[in-house]
Amino acid sequence: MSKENLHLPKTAFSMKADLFKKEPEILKKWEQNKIFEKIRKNSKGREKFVLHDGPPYANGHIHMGTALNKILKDMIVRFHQMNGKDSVYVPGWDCHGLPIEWKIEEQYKKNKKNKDEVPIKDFRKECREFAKRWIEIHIDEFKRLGVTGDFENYYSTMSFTAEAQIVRELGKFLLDGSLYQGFKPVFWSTVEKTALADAEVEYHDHTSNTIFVAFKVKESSKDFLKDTNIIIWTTTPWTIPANKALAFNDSIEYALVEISNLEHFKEEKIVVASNLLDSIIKSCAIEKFKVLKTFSGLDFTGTICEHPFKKLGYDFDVPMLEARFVTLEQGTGIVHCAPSHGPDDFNLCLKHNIPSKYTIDNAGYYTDEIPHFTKTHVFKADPIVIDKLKEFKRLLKNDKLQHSYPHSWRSKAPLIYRATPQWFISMEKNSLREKAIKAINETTFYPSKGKERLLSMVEGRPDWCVSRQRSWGVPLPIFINKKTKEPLRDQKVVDRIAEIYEKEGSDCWFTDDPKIFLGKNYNADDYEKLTDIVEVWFDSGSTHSFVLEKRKDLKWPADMYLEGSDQHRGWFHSSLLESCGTRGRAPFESILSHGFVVDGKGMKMSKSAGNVISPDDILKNYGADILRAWVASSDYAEDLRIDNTILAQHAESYRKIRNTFRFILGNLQDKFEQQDFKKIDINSFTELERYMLGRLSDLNNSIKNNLKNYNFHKLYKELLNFCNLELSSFYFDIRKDVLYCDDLDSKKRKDCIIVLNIILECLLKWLAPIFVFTTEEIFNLLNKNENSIHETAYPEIPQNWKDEKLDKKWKNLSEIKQVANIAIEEKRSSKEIGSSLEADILIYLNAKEFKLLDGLDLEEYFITSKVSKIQNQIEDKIKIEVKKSIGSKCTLCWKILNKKCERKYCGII
RNA sequence: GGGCCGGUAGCUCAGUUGGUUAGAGCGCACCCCUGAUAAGGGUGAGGUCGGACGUUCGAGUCGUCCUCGGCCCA
Repeated sequence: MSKENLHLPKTAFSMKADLFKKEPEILKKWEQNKIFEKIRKNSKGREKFVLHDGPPYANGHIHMGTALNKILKDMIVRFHQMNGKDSVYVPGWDCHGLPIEWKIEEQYKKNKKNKDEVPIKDFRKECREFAKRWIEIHIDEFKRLGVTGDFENYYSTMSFTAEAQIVRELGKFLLDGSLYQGFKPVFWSTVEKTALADAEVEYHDHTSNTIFVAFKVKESSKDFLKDTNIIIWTTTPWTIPANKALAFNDSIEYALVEISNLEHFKEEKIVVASNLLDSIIKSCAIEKFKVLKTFSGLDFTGTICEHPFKKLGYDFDVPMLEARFVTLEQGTGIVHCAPSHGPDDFNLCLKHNIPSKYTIDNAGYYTDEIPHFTKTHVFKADPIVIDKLKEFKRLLKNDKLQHSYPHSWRSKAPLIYRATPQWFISMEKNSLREKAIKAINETTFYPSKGKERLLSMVEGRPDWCVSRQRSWGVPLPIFINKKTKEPLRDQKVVDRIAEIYEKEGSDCWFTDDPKIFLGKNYNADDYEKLTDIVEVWFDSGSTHSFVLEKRKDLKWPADMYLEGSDQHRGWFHSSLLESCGTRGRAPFESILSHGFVVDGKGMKMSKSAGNVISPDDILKNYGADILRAWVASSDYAEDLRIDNTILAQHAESYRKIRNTFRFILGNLQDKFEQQDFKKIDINSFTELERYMLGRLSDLNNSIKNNLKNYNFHKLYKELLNFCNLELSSFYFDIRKDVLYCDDLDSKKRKDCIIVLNIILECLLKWLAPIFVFTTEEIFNLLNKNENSIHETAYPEIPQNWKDEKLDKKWKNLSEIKQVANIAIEEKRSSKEIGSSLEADILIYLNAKEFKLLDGLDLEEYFITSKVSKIQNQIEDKIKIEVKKSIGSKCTLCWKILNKKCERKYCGII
């Protein structure tokens, strides 16, 4: 038959997405047409929304966590942009630090080059180039995800501007007295010869030597303690030569015990905590014992012991000191203290004026301070220490223990605590802690639980150690007066250093004559130039100062910082402290933190588990828009699961949305006609069209609301449901008849086309921040010019589109339709009918429902050939009878009719 | 080992101040259509709300313990 009067959909928009092929083409077009620049130019003067980028480390390809982070940021930036703001995003990179330094050193090792023989300037140049290379790779990888931003003018912590500003920032702490030199044990790697930040430490299983050591009591105010031996237990025998004190807890009960002789211990009286006695007897294989007395820890007060190595020249007093950190968890209830090798030890000794000494050099060898053991490496010292203890009959027992122990994240080597001169920013000197807590309380957190997390960290943290003994970083701009040992605090010197860095970078610190930095007022011979560098968390914590404050297109403070939840201890934390210390408030108004990417079962991704999925894999198999759908539909407040099954589900949802667009485009024959929403005469529309516009209005409100709270997974779900339920299976299903069969000049059809145009525009724009490529593909198909969907703004929905009465009415109608569907389905399963157009239905309803159907085109609504309604006289319940339609099938509209309908080209003869 | 957060259908998520037979979409099964066709429509089956105990007339929702997972810390 002829189909010339039939208007079937026709579109160039393919069902198959082929994102892997199309997305790079769209990217190219954006670059060519300078879309980012155009958007910036056109947004000038609008209220700004600034999401300040937390700099990823410029090292290695991006992983799922990075992709999640960047896509989330991008969606937020785009949503704000389309919601009427000037939303500027400047990506940045963290460049200094150990991991890059390590990479370069690795290359040296391969090429048999000795780092110590390479001029530091050359070494740093290699680090700089390494970082630069990775930044360029990252830029491509981020762009491929559909991320928009000022990639041309990104920021980096190694730029001269940044290095200069970091010096200025540090200068502020130096000048106001917050920055001080301390001598503290810090985590130290003898392999990398450097102190490590907490964030650089990993805990792995490690087998340690354990020893029970006896300290002979030399003096005590209690007679019963005389001629006894205080027993300690430690997992680090090598710290015994550095022992300076013993610690006890006066709330613990101790026991004086008589024991039989042991192989390496001939004394009879020992002292240990009562509660630990049983386990000690067992561990030390003591056959006979007798508790002579129990007593309070208070009785230790004033007791002094001998060092077990007294005969080797350790002829000094070892006092017993009260300390709360002593517990009954393990050991003997008495702890040996080496102030140079543990923070607790250090603090306790400091309190009692026992200084920590330079006991171990940076490579891990004992110094001259340690008689007999000098030049022995600490990792080789345990057996020697144990032998000596045996020789002096001071060892009750030695053994091995496997436990969790700190290791370097780079070399995986075990770490030690080593007292070194370091530079600290005081949390108390200028009330930094107080300021930071206040700032947290003034910040909005998404999700709100982030606030507690950051708060508890700031409340409990120690002073901030900002120095590192490395090469690749910003040098600490400090000169120490050789006589007074005080650092030079002169604003002019700080300014001079910064000025020089601004021009040539910070490399010159290591090579240039100190006079250049000191100026004429100081004699360079009087000062020692520090060679430490600033820890990288200070670098990134200062980004707000050299990015937000310096760039005219940005603003300080940022509207938002957005990172993974681990950054509560990382960037959120360091930025907060840096800014509170220098500016008295946080550099952000709000913080959004997201969870971690885990596998489909909720397990952490790891190479060894083989459950790692890379962004690159996803791009190849699905495309960036699918990855973005995954981000949009997941609840970022929790951990985000991902695997191929999950991605396949999202790809399925994407296809539904894509087909929704395809149907609209097909019926518009790819010709989009921009509608002036305000001028739409909704009163001339049928109820169905008005109802649909009302739904758009609701959706619009809901989107704005979800956007305000950053509830993307709710927003996406509503859009998805709208496409599936309200468009595909409802509106489109009903309107297919009018769209396909009505004359082109039919008012109903024309109105429907108008509504389709409106829906298309709304959907495209609402989804643009999520499906950045697909919406652009459609936009380009409709507008054959250089413009982009991303230059547009959200439509304004006129208030009169919302009609609550109508909304309620159609919600009720849908209940009747559902009853009808069930009745039709019965006939279908009994094979009496197939399509619903083969059915005539007879509806029995109460008076209220009967009225509901007034004035509606019921055949159209129920998609059946005939509908009759009867008002119930007795029963109140809806009842629907279905009969097979009798008549002939119209070749145009496929209804089964007895006579011609009103359509001009009705197919009934 | 400690602190914090979380565990609702196969999947992604809703479940207001504790209150009737725990919801949605997708997926799945079956059916229909063949004028959105590697599409579309209809119907339906899926959950002892991680487990145990407790508070309560009543708990997915409150408490305790356990378990699994994640982040942070040691």
